[in-house]
Amino acid sequence: MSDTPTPVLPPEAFQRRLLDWFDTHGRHDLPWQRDRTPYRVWVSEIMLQQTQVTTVIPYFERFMARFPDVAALAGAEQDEVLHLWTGLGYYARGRNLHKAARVIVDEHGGELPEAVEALAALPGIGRSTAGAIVAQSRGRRAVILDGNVKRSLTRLHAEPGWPGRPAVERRLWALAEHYTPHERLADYTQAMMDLGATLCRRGTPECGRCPFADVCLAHARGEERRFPESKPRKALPTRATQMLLLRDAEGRVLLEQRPSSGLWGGLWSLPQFDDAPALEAWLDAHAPGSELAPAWAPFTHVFSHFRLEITPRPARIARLDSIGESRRWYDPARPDALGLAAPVKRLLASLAPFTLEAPPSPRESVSEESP
DNA sequence: AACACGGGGAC
DNA sequence: GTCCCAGTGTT
Repeated sequence: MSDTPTPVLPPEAFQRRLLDWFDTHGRHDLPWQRDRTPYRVWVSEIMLQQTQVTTVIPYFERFMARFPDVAALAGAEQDEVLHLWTGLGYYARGRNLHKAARVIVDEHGGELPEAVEALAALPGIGRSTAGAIVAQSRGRRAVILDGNVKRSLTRLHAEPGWPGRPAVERRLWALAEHYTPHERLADYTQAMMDLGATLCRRGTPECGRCPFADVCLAHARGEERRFPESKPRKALPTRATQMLLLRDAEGRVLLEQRPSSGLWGGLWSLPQFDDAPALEAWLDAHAPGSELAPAWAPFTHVFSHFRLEITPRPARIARLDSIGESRRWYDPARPDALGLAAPVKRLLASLAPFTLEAPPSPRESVSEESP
């Protein structure tokens, strides 16, 4: 992977296609597109983080009616700001907005800073939001890279990797920088966001209407849906357990019922132990003289939030002192109508009667949801 | 039921 | 740098 990706078009051609599309199909009547002051654009951009335009509009109108400028916002109580935020979600955005308003009054004479770096130093404003404020309210050249732009650019260039990864993000910023014009900055940034929001959507992109369909690398491969790649699932933590497969002379297996709440709540399972010594201690205490056979090969059961490595420990009982509450003997050849934990069910189904031998086929991992 | 989303903060 | 989070909407 080279350090700078190859653009699919020169900047001028990209801008012309995008702006021509925007002039006829873009959004031109959003509340923050009227009276585009830095303050109004700032508030709209914060509200638009993680939130769709149609949801934001009524909140924006109410907010502007109550806090028409930075001074009004800075002078308000946080509670009132959050009250107007109720229902928008991500309330840290509202708290940061309020905090930043006070910083702007205290340290910037009540005016939003003009420089991207100074804006991005304010709470709640990052690099992309700062760029959007500068481009939209001052018409000065600034680069944005929000989720919509990331999606369009990864598709257009078939950029591999999850855009949240710093290495991928760097490449996307380089592309965004490459295409950004020196004129019509407000329209251009709005157009980029509109393209992603209305055409180059996550689930069902409308490539038939896209001005870049003929140069889009993902479209050429018919793989629009594969971009951008999703965040990699982090490796699940693994826990280990020993499962006692204790059988009597008739081939029946000792089961015990799980506690009614928690993992496998109320289901029947094999007696479980954290390690071999714990299992052997239990056998000595409750079934002395039992013949413990060699462990079978461990297999893995996958839950939604961890992997359980199960080591089956077959044993033949000599005598059982007390079966205790919540335990029973179970005949695998004549299954009762019992709720069995999934891997236990699988294990019992593979048992041959009257043997402690491991089943012939190798055991592979099972995939299943946790309760 | 999982994922996407922009920025901040812990480590 | 990496990981995790917050709340709602979408898939």
